[in-house]
Amino acid sequence: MNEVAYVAGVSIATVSRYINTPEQVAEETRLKVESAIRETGYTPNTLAQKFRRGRSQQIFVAVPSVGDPYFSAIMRGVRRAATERGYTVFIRETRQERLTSRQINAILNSRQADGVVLFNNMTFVADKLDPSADPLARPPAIHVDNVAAAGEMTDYLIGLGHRSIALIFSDRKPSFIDRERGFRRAMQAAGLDIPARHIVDTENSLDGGRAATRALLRAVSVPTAIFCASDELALGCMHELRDAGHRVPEDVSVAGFDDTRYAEVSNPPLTTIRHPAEEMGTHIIEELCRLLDDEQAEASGSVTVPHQLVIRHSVARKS
Amino acid sequence: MNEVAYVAGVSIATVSRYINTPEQVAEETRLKVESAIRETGYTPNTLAQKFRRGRSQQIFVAVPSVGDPYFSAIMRGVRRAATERGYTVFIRETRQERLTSRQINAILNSRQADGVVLFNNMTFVADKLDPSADPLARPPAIHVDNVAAAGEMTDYLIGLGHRSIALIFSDRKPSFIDRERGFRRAMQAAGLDIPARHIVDTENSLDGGRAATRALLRAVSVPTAIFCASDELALGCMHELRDAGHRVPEDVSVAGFDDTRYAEVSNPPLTTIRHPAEEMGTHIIEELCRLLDDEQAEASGSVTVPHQLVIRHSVARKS
DNA sequence: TTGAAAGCGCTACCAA
DNA sequence: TTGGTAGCGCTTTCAA
Repeated sequence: MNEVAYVAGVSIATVSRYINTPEQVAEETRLKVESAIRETGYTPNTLAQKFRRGRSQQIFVAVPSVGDPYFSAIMRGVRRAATERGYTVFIRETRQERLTSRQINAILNSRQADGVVLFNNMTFVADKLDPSADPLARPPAIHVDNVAAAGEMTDYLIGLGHRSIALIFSDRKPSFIDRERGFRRAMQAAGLDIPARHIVDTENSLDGGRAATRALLRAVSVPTAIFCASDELALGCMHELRDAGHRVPEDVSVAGFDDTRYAEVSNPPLTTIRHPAEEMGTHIIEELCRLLDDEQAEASGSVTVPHQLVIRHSVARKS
Repeated sequence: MNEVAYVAGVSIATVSRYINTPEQVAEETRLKVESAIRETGYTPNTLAQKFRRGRSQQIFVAVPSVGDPYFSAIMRGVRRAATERGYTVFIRETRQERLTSRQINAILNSRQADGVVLFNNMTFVADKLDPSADPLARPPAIHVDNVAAAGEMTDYLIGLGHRSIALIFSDRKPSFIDRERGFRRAMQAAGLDIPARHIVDTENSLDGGRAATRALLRAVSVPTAIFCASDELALGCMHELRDAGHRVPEDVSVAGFDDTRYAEVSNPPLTTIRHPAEEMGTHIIEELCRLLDDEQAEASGSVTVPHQLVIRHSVARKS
């Protein structure tokens, strides 16, 4: 930068101004600086900039599982929005463990990130450097109406004549707990009983879906439909069902949730709930950036995104 | 840090030493500093550290597609190894476009990252700040023997009696070009002709696989086996085949490559080539960190990881 | 083993 | 509109 200033015959202050607020430097000077930069091949040292500004321009994102296509979709939105706004994203895969607010504050205080997004349990946003506020206490900024959506799917299954419907989910995931609630509510509204063994808790993964299905199949009477709280679970479920000699959907119907990229291409194509994952990612980052960039921006209340039942071929009328 | 020094009754230099080289500070002093840090709740400002040290402790990773489960697997290894070594990873999804060495040098020079990994075209590693060297000119640090693996799969297909075998791949991906070479070589060795329309170039995605398959099905004679250069392509291919009323594997066999997480759970489970994607990610980061941390470390030659034919149910003997 | 002090590259304040 | 300059928080000589 010194060199640039020297070559352009101006002060380093002017070079800095050229970079940050070009409109504040005279046309003529601007041209001189411009060519000096080209001539010297100068690149600003972003480390110095960040240090000086006290902003890392980074956003920390915690996700339970990076491999999960649902999070891939969210993350694409996250990354796109962050990049647009000059932020860079760094991810931590949390698996089972949940981050404590201590850990999060450490990240914020040490300036590793200006803001945090947690897809851990729910969807949260936290602004930087507010040690008094517990970032974990913030309300989710965006979510889908999981109970309504799960209710719709359940109603659909019931409408097709199913009476014995099982649910596979994970009771450590708040969104799944809402889906369970939606399921129970719809079953109850239809006057249908749910035997305890028809609600099975498992890890949200392909293998989790398989294990849960295996448990379901051990009972004397197999349910005629299985509602899985995620497509991952549903894919695992269908696989296990086939291994055990059950045809989907002729013998048992399987429904998913999320409409990830494999839902359409699975065999049979999965009936599931679509919701705009990528948009959710984009939205939450935009929300966070608003908080980070405007000093006094207020967190807007949480917003609900629409969902939609997408009917494919893994669910059939009860035979 | 000033505060800590004050509370501990030492100089900030000592506090700094406590953090970086604790063995250089006397037992007694160490304890004083320790309790002062606890008392003040001090967290080092990583921005200042990075600035001062001139190292961002970040690694830039360019991948064509983040959603692709194959890259998810690699990225898990990458992230794990990077975290272990105190680096943070930031990702750019490149889609079709390829990064120029200008762009890469800009990232390195502006200190946005200390090192770069490109899964763009091949797998590269570049160390920081060597403006004279073109990072794009570096040899791949790690790869699987794509031509041998593709040859094995082709031989397997041929051994099952298939004579009319098509290949779906993408000619923009060097690893796929190697797979094509392996395929051609094996076919030739078996004295089998490959009609031009049986090699179809497409985008590496579910939809790419579908489109390519559609093209294949337009011909009067459909191949009895289709070798797809990736599991993604194979999944798309099987879906299209079914839509067109062909049974897999009874009517046509489909083989994949990569053994991603959906290969086992697809219907029918996919016969494919497994190679250790996560380990590849780990390895390349370790290699890069070696380069970054040891001043005079030399890039070790490229290493080849083993692969393995995994036989499931999407390929059958020619009927 | 410890402290004083220089300075990393930049931004932003104040004065001209 | 521009230049001089004081630091940002840390690491790292150099001396004590």
